[in-house]
Amino acid sequence: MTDCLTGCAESPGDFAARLLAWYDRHGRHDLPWQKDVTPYRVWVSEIMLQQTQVGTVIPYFQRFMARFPDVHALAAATQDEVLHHWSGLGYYARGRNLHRAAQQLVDQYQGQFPRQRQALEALPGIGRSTAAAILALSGGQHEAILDGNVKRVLARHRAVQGWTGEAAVQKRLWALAEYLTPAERVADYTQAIMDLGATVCTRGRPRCDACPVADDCLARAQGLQSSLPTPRPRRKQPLRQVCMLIIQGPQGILLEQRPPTGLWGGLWGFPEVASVAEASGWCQAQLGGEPVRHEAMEPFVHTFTHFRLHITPVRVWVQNPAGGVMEAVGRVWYKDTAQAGLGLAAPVTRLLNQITQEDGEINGSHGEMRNAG
DNA sequence: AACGCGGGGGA
DNA sequence: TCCCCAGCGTT
Repeated sequence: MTDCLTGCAESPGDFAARLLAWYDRHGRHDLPWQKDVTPYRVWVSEIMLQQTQVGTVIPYFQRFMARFPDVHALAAATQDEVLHHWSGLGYYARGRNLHRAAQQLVDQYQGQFPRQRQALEALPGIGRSTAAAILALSGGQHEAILDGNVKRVLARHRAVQGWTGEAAVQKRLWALAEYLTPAERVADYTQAIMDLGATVCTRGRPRCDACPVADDCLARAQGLQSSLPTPRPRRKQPLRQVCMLIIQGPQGILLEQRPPTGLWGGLWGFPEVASVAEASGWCQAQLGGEPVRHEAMEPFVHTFTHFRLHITPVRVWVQNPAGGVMEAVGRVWYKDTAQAGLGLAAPVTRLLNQITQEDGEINGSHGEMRNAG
C-alpha cells in the first residue's frame, strides 16, 4: 500500500527514526544558534543561512547577536547599522526585511513571536519554510520545513524528477516533507534532515555509504544521485558595464547611498557613470569643478546570478571644492570607511582595500600596522 | 564559470 | 499563477 500523494510505501516514522538515530551520533550539536535557542536567534540564523553556508555565517551571527541581542534591539537600530552588520553576506533585501519585521514584531506583538505559522508568514522576509523552521526549532511545534537541503534529500530519496522551482514539484516535495515529519522530537528531526543535506546528501558528491536512509533511496537505486534534483533551466547571462568613480578629496572619499531597493539597495557605494569619458562631466555637474586629474584602474568583472557586471574603476582627485561640495542627504566623504559603520557591497570593499594599500605603499607608510592597538 | 539559496513583487 | 530579481561562496 502506498500513500497516494507522496508515493511512499514506508511508514513515515521509520524514516524519522533512522534520521534521528543518525543525528544523535553524527549531527551537529554545537552551532551558535543551537545554544540558548529562542525564536529570535533561530530566525536570524535561518535568514543568514538561506544565502550562505554555515562556516561563513557563524562570525556574522556572533557579531549580529552581540550588537542586536534581541528583537527590541534590532527594531531600535538604524537601517544603516543593520546593513553594516550584513555587509558581505549579499541579498541585502533580507537585511532590510529582517529590520522591518523586527519593528512589526515590536509594534504588533510586543516583541513576542506569534505561534501561528500564518502570522509569521505575514512578516516581511518570512515565508512558509522559514516560519515553520522558527516554530519547529525553537518550540518543537509540528511544522514541516522545505529548505534547499531538505529539497535535495527528499527529491533524491523519492527520485522526484523536475526542477524544484516548478509548482508541481514543489507541491510534491511539500507533501513529502509533511508526511515524513514526526510527531515527536520535531526540533531534532528538523535539524537532522538539514544536517543530512549539508554534510552527507550534498550537491556535489553525496556520501551514500554514510547515509541512514540509503537503503530505500530511490535515486541511489537508480544511480541518479548526481542528477537529482533536476537543475534549473539556465539562460544566457547578459553583460552590463559601469564605471565607478573613486573620488578623493581633502575630506576623504565620496560615497553615495544607493536607492532603497534593487541592486545593493540601501548600501553605500561610489558614484557611477556609464563610461570613463563621463567622469569629468560628472564632477563638473555634481561637485562644481574639474578634477585635478583622473586615472582609470584595472577593470574587473563581478558576477551575479542573472548578469555579469564589468566594472571600470576610475580614481579621481579633486581639489578643495570650497563650498562646491554637496553634502546632501545620502552623500558623504569618508576617510576611514571601515569605521563609518555603513553597508558596503563586496566590490566596493575590495576597491577601498586596494586603494588604501596602494596609497600606503606610495606614502611609504606600509610598515605601520593599521590594526595595532 | 556555473550554480544554489528563500522570498518579494510585478505582469 | 507565473516569472523575474538578487549577491555572495563554493565547486
